[in-house]
Amino acid sequence: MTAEQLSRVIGRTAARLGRQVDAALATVELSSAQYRLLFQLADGAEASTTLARKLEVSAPSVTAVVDGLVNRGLIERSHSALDRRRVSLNLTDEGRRVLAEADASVTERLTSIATHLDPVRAAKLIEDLPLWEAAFDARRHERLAKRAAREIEQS
Amino acid sequence: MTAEQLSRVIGRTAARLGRQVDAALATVELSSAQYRLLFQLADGAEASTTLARKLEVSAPSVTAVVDGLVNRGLIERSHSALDRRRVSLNLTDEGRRVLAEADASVTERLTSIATHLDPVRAAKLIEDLPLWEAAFDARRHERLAKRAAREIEQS
DNA sequence: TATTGTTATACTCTATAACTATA
DNA sequence: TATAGTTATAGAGTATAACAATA
Repeated sequence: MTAEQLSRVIGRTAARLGRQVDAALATVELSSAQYRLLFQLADGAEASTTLARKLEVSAPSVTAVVDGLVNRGLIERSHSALDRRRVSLNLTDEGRRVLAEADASVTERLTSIATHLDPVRAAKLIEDLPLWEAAFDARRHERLAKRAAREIEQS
Repeated sequence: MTAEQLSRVIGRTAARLGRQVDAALATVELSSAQYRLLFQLADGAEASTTLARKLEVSAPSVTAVVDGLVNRGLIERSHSALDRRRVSLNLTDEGRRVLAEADASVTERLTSIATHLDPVRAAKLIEDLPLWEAAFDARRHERLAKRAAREIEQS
């Protein structure tokens, strides 16, 4: 495949994958923004600003998505005692349950698509996807390092 | 990686990729729904119903997205002479130009993320993504075959 | 009657700008 | 003054239900 062909297919494939995620999540009545916020919280409580940076969306977007999840009882909002401006966000048990359902639904749909290829290539598709996660993490660490460097420079 | 861990990471990774696509497309002022519709039309004109099936969205969703793209001059709507209920949708030259920009923007962003890994794994990530396209196509062909079988059965 | 596409309606995500509360 | 978060507002995507036009 030429570089030009590759350039066309990469974005399009990722966009189609994104639609499949949305469709799979619809079966558990979750939007992809809600799903991303839930799994970001799964590793522990976070502040709203931190979430906005990790999810790469604006602060008001986080507020809107959080509103919806709080209304459904999937997360809890509480104010930090030390700095009362800060909001702490936590998954509820129900939130954890729905998150697990969402994970299963998306995985089921994507593996079902992959298995239309031969078993070897299907396994490759599924097993290689987590590599992206490693790339995301590497990128985030680089950003954190740059952020820290900036702050030291300013002080 | 255990099957359970894999089940968690697959959906989450795909969801994060989807957000990156949206962010990349924002730089060319396109939504992912508009992008998907544009590249689906790139291979030739289509009817609205056909598009809805291929994009796996409802008919009113197609109407809404088409409205936006027609307003921006990226596609043209015309009525079929043979069956006047049918609408034919076509890319304009401007639509083709914007689509190329969009492809480039998404590819640039995804490759930039991938290159946070070592070169070997980065290349693997990028080069394997098109395999999903093959899986999507295989799935669509199976659906078309089932559709045809149903219609024969009914007639 | 069946099909194609649109309109009506409602909910969510997204962003920027302006605001409140706290530090 | 600076920061954390929300409110106000506007534009877009999604769906279901109801409708119009055509076959």
